[in-house]
Amino acid sequence: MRPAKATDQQIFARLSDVFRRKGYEGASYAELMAATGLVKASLYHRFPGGKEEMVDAILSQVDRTFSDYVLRPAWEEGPPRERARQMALRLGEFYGSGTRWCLLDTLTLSSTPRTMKHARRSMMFWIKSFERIGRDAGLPPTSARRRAEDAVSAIEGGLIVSRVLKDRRPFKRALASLPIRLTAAAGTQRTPPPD
Amino acid sequence: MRPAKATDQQIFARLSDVFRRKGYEGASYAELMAATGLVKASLYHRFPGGKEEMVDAILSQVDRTFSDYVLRPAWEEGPPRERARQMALRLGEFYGSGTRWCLLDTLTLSSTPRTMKHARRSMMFWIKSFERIGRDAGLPPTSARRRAEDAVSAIEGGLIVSRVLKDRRPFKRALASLPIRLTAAAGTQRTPPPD
DNA sequence: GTCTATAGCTTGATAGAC
DNA sequence: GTCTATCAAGCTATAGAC
Repeated sequence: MRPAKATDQQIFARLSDVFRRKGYEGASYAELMAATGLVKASLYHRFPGGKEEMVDAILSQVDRTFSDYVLRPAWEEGPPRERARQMALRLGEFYGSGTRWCLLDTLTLSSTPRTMKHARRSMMFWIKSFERIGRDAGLPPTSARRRAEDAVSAIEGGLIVSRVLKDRRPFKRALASLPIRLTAAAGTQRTPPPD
Repeated sequence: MRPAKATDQQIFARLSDVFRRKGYEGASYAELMAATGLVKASLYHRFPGGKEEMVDAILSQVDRTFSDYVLRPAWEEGPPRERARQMALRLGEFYGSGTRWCLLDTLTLSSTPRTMKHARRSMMFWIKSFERIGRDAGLPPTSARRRAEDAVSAIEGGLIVSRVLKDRRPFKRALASLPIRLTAAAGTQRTPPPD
């Protein structure tokens, strides 16, 4: 049993980097090998199920980071708007201020049904977390839910526009508007912030 | 010279359908052949440059549909909010009410620099059209521009959330909010519509 | 303008030595 | 746990007949 060349953490990070940039089909073993420094057979040793298993492991690991760190403030105590601000900050870190794409976007093109289901579960928890902020702010459940979905839309869309235009500002604005977007009562919400 | 099996229009529509669903790398000749009913050599006859030329032609054709039909109301006369409503309607048709993904999203993963540039030009014209509505509604230029970018973000994000959740409503809400989003003066905008 | 046929390369995947 | 070596299948691309 030879020594591991890299920890699971490192492997995960480098693999997800490729899948994030290239998508499922675009991520070839040639690139996965170059990114990890492992040859194909070694990757198959760690992930006998091939790319599908890799993606599954990556999504699980990202789920953990997302729920344990990024979305954590949603499930803690404190003023809803302040917690939303905290999440916006962490989302900015997570997406490299708009320079790293979202796996829920890039992996849901021509992927297996299994991966698709996993992605759906992940996004639903994301929405549920946002929804929690709205409820804590006193919004009716259906309203909080809708706000949550629209906030996730704004972030995902901001990432795409930022990617295509090569300009981080659309993504950054999506984050800046998050606290108000999740908590403001109907009829009092003002977006975008005063010009 | 044998008879053409299909018009360019039909070919374009079927090819773009594949690229839309699968992305650039995911769109293999096997699928492109199945979708068009043409064998590989015939596709190379029409597009000597291969997939890259196909994508370029598709983007050009979509640009035309977008500027001549979908975004046309932006450059006509009339009440800005009414024109925005008209565009929202056509965007709904164009994206199959949220069931067809956007080429600007799916083609900008691991595509060539040429394709990337083309996509950027397309999105910029889209934004410029939205911006025009805001200006006509009396918004300051920088404000109108920002609204336009955020509106495109909302639509792109709505498509992603709708795709992952398999629920068209997030996309449909992005369209429903378009008129107000593009035209409402700062401090008076109220989104989402009253609960 | 479409077809059949073929070429060469890259892909995903496995076997077996150390 | 990593490696070399190998495989069949799929891929992009081209030549040439009709």
